[in-house]
Amino acid sequence: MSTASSSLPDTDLLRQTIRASGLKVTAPRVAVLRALQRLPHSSAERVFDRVKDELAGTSTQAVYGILAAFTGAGLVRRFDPPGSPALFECRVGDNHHHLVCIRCSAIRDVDCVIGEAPCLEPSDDAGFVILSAEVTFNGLCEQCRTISSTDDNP
Amino acid sequence: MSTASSSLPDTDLLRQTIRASGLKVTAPRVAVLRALQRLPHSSAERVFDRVKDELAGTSTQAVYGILAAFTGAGLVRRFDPPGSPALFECRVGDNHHHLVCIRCSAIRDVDCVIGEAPCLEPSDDAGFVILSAEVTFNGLCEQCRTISSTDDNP
DNA sequence: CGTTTATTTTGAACTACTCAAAACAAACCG
DNA sequence: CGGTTTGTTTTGAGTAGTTCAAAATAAACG
Repeated sequence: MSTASSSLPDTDLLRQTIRASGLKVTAPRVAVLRALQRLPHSSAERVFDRVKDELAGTSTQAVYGILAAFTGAGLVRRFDPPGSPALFECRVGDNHHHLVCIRCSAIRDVDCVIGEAPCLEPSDDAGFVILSAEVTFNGLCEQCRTISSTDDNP
Repeated sequence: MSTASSSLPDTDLLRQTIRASGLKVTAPRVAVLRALQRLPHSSAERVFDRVKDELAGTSTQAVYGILAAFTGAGLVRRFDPPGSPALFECRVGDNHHHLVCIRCSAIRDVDCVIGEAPCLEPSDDAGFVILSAEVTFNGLCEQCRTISSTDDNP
């Protein structure tokens, strides 16, 4: 058995990941990271729902703060689909893109079209230093596509 | 002189554009379209600020409704930069992308890297029907880049 | 184990946006 | 040109998502 301070098995690894990013390790942070690994593309509220089951007494504000700290440290990635709260995921550094269903808001990861470092270079950078690129494909998922062709009034 | 019902010169053209999209022509709609042509990448609030100078008595709700109607009719395009309210622009149908300064929130249009129909095809569409693609480059504009290299504490 | 420094809680406030009902105006038509 | 229909705007209120600030608390370092 490992010397985990929490009862869950992967806690030590989560703690290491957090510390490796230069952040202090706390119980709420471990819980948030675990929640996010289990439920990718989660909103702050959804993360909070899961965290409070594991660690009662955690506040929403803590979750917002932790997600901001993780994002700043490069541990998680944030993205903002239109008409939806901000979403967070652990998959980071691989510059993947997102498929968003405009009907049911389902999210799917998709690898970049053009190899490793994709759409990272615009035709004219207008003097900008580009730090990251976010590609979002809006469409209809398989299920919603079928519904929409049957029933024209969503 | 044209038979414009408003005093501004380009009003007739704006009215035609709105009607051509299948929408009723009203004074607030003309004012919103004019504001948006003058100030691209504007938030609803910013559009409202300009509209109310031209047409006192217009409500914010009307502006939100008009922008939603225009977007639905394909007359304007909406996009959602992270941490900012939704932005609207008239340039539509050419699938251009956006450069966003993460420091001062400046927006610049940029044409697509890969010819006409760009990043519109993901490597694996996971059963989705893709309707549109949104590419956002996050970075530092020329001015903020200079400031950042001089002053490390933003 | 105490000190320092960062984090979390607590409580409140704010922004962007949406909803619903009543008042109103544009478009169509005789 | 005036009535009718249909869609739009105003008015008034409400909500979700997020942020702020100060006090309480816990992690890390020595």
